Amino acid sequence: MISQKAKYALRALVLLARAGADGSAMIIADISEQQNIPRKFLEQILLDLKRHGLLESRRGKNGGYALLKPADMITFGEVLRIIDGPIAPLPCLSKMAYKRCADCQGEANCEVRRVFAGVAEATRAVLDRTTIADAISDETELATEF
Amino acid sequence: MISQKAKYALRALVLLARAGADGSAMIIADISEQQNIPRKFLEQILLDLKRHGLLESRRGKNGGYALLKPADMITFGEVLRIIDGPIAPLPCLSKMAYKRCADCQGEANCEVRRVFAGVAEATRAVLDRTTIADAISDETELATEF
DNA sequence: GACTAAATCTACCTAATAAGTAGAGATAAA
DNA sequence: TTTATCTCTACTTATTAGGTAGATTTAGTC
Repeated sequence: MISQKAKYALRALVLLARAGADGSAMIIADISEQQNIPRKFLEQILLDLKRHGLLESRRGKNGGYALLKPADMITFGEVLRIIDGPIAPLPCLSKMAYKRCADCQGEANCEVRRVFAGVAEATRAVLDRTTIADAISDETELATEF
Repeated sequence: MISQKAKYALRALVLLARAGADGSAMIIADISEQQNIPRKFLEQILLDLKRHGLLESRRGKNGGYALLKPADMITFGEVLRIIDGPIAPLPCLSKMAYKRCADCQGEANCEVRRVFAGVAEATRAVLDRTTIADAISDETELATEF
């Protein structure tokens, strides 16, 4: 299960992508209200996305958030990794945070690892190839991609 | 990430499948030792798997655990659902525990849901088709299945 | 019938994480 | 200088992960 936080992040990005091909910014309060996301929680999320280079912001009057990275360059995988951390189903299958299982006796022989490697590959195939732009484009497209 | 508990469950099942095509039982202590799983924790796990019909047990001398369900009928997905609960990445995509997102405004239009539906399908394709028997069979088989 | 080897049951513990809340501070425009 | 906005830091509260502990039941053996 992905976290509520990640869901919020993705929804906010989708909204900003819809609003902002033209670079127009949205303020936190409006995003929060339109998407029903707790405002102070959303602040932290957007800040985090900004620090990772997905968003830009301006303070004060006429301020707000807008996409910095183009919507077709932001993958779902990237967002999930920022907000939730590694996507891989096992630490020993993570690219961003590889960690050997404490009690592992030889990864090459690990049946569990072998099976989940397939899962990891399958999920990456979707998450690292699907962008925010894909998500808001023609609805039928996604279903037929593979 | 799957839980440590689920990893333990799968490793124990793999071990029992290896040991027990002939119906021979293994005692908790031995499984615990061979797989480096905390003993008391493993007890709970095996009990749970038994209650769900995957294992059978006998108490007292010459007791132990053995597979009740054949190894080629136990999928990784089944085990994960028993130990960790729903596999789906979103509650609104779970078959075993469907739950509408509190703030959802129309699932059909939800971009996030649409993308993760693809993820769910991809992971189910692996987890619900791969059995314990597959996991211990010829190593090259899994990689080339799809 | 006592002893011993197992599984079973129930309760508890501790640290980390999820999902927020609170409030003061910085900055930009009018 | 006032107001609208983002920014920073700290706190809270409930749940879950990953176990431990100990008493109890059951089945075979001496």
